[in-house]
Order: sequence, then structure tokens, then C-alpha cells
Amino acid sequence: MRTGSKSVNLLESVRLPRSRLGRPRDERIDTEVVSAVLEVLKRGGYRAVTIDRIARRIQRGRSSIYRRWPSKRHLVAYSVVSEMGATPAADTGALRGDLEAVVGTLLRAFAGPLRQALPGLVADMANDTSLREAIRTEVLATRRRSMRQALGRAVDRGEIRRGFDVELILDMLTGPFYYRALFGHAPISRRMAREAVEYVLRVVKRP
Amino acid sequence: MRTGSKSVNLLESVRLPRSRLGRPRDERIDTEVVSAVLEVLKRGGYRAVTIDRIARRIQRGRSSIYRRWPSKRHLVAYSVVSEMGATPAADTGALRGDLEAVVGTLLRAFAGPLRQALPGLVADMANDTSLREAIRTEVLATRRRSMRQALGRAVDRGEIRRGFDVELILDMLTGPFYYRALFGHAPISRRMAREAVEYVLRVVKRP
DNA sequence: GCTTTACGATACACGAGGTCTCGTATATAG
DNA sequence: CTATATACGAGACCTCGTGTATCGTAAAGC
Repeated sequence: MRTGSKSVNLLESVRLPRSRLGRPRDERIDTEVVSAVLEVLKRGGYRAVTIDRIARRIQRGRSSIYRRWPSKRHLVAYSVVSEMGATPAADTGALRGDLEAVVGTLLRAFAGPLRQALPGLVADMANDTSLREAIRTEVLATRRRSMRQALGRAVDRGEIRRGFDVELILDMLTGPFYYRALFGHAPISRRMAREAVEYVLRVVKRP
Repeated sequence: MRTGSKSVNLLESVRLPRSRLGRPRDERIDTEVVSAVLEVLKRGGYRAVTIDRIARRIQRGRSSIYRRWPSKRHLVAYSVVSEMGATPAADTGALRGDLEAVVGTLLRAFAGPLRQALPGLVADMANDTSLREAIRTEVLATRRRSMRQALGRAVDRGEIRRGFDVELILDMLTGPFYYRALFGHAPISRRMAREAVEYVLRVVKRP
């Protein structure tokens, strides 16, 4: 399934630009920082991620981090998204397969550092318009676009009815994942993912 | 519809106990604090809520606040929940009516201070097990229980099929509200609430 | 070699949460 | 009426983490 090349990070825009003059940046530091963030995230959650702690962990200066990302929230957002990779629009030929691909991606994402990062990230997004906008347009919108296309194809194939609220369908499919990740009242499981697809199909199928 | 008496706050447990000895607390301060929190929340969001700012605003000492709530997060959680009031289990006689009552409550809640508080609260919940547990068992679980009962009644009436994943149905109905509140990619509207009920009904109705 | 940027270390300013102390006020128990 | 216990307001204080600024040194291109 994997798309070999990790391609370019969806959130490249939250990084600080580098100039072509002067001493070039040490590329290794970039990857060191990101992996350190992901590790700390996994262990201690968003709060445990501290610029200072990350710097110490990889034996670098704090300035090397602030040179690349404008703030902690940008760094964490970038790290998490880069770890998930760019998800291509799946086209399996049938709606069920496409939706299963979608929830599969969510399942994997919420099994990783995203889960630990989400609460803190969500709070910081509320205080940083530009970051929120970046995440919305570069990450969420990308995912949603591919889901929308999958539904569109299904309509074209006559597989499902038309006239339903596409955005709401998307949110009913994916919202429960975020909801459960944030409140933890129920597990995010394969079974749950499977059922979610089933229920969405039931909503959109022809009468 | 309203149940007259606001009854007791669902989150009473996050408050600090008071003793019967010595000088009694000034009850007015309690309400002053809570309304101040709700106002500041509405304007500036979770971040703008500062113990110091709240105290200044109502011309009281900070200690009077810390005497009642162990921390900012407890105070905010309490304030938001108390403003929403305890929602009784609606029983309109038909599943559609019951579900409409549920989304109606959500609609109102997310039009108020809850919306501003949610991101910050979610982040703090991730760092405070006891607070998370309190919110889960005293607030969320209460709501979910009444929804579960509504579905149970509908099954008993033969109105809908049985054997579906109740928890997931609940999350598909309510998850989109939280999801949209946190990411703001789509509006939380009457229309959306209406459609959500419609779709859920479509999932659980008899084949 | 000059300029420009990177790197690491450190000092600093700032904000907010939360604790503690203290003098004063106000309730109940005996 | 007095002792005790708590509430109240004010302020000092500690801690932690973010983000900025400075500085000497290293490494690129021109």
C-alpha cells in the first residue's frame, strides 16, 4: 500500500526558510529534531516536549531549533504530519474500498504520535490563526478532498444516491476517531473502523 | 422543555470541600467567579482566563478562588458545565424526537462558552487524570447513558433494528460537533444537526 | 579574504500557575 | 465571652517554559 517515496511534507510551510548564502544548515539536525520530538511525544505527550529537552536530547543548541521552526507548536505539528506522510487519494474502484483506505489511514495515525500530540496541538491551534489555517488547508483539506472525490466517483458509478451532505458524511466517518482520541471514552479499533464504514455506506446507498 | 430547576452541577466533584467550622464562605463569590470566567471565556478564550484576571475583575483575592477550586482547569471545567446545566434524559416517545433533543443540546452548548473552552480544556484533560475521569464519568457518561436509553427504547418499540454498535452510533452523532468545534473546517448549524439525526436514523432503522 | 549564515552556549525578559504568609474578619463550640 | 477554626485580601515568592538577544567560532560562496 505504502507509496514508496515519502514525497514532500504536507506542512512544509510552517518551517522557516533558509537562505542560499552563508554556511548551509546541517541537514542531520532536521531529522534528529523530528525524531526526538516524536519519541518524547510518544512517551510524555505534548507537554513533555520542550525545546530545551529536545535540544539536550540530541546534543544541539536551542537556537538550531528556533532557526528551523518558529515555535514549539510549529515543530510539533510538522513532526507529527511528517511522520504520517502524505496520503494519496485511494481509488480502489468501489466506495467501500476507498472508505476502508481512509479509516485505515486514521487507524494508523491515531496509533502513533498524533494521538499524544492532538490535545496540545488543538489548544495551540486555537491561539494561532496562521498555524490553524496551515493545518486546515494543507492537511485536513487534502484528506477531505480525496474523500470527496471518492464519494463523487461512487455517485458517478451509480453506486450511491446523490444529494446528501458530503461534508457531514466525512465528519461522521472521521469525527468519531478524533472524538475518541481526545476523550478516551471508547477505543479506536479495527472493529470500530470497519463498522464506521458500514454505517456510512448505509447512509449513502440507494434506497 | 426546560427543566426549571438547574439542579446540582454535574461537576460538583471538582470543587474543594468546605468545612462547617469557622467563618463560612461568601456564596456570592462563587457565582461572581463563575460568571467572570464565562465572560472572559467568551471574549478571549481559554487562554485569556487567568486566575489573576478573574480575581481582579471581580475585585477579590486570588486566594478566594484557589480556596474553591484546586486549579484553573477545574474552575473552567466547572464553569462551563454549570452553565450548560444538567440535561435530563429526553423521552419524546419516538427516537427521532429523542435524538433531536440530543443535538439540540449540543447545538446550544457549542454556541456558548464551551466552544471557547474546549481546546484548552481538552489539552489540560490530557495532563490531569482525575479531571479527565471526572468529566468523563460525570458529564459525558451521563449524556451517553440517556442516549443509550433512547436507543434502547426504540429497539423495544420495534422502531429500529438491534445489534448495531451503540457506542459508535453515539459518536457518529455527536463526534462531528466536537470535531467541527475544534478544527472549524465546517459550521455547526441547525441544518447540520438535523441531517445528522437523519443519517443516524437511516443507519439504525429496520432493513 | 570578505561576507553571510550556521552553530552552540548563555543570559535575559516575560507570563502564568500555584504556594505561603499575614493581618483582619466572622462564624460555631463550650 | 472566649477560644478555635476558617474565610478573606494582599502580596511575596518559586518554578517552568517560551521566545529573544548576544557572542565567539565554524563553514560555506564570491
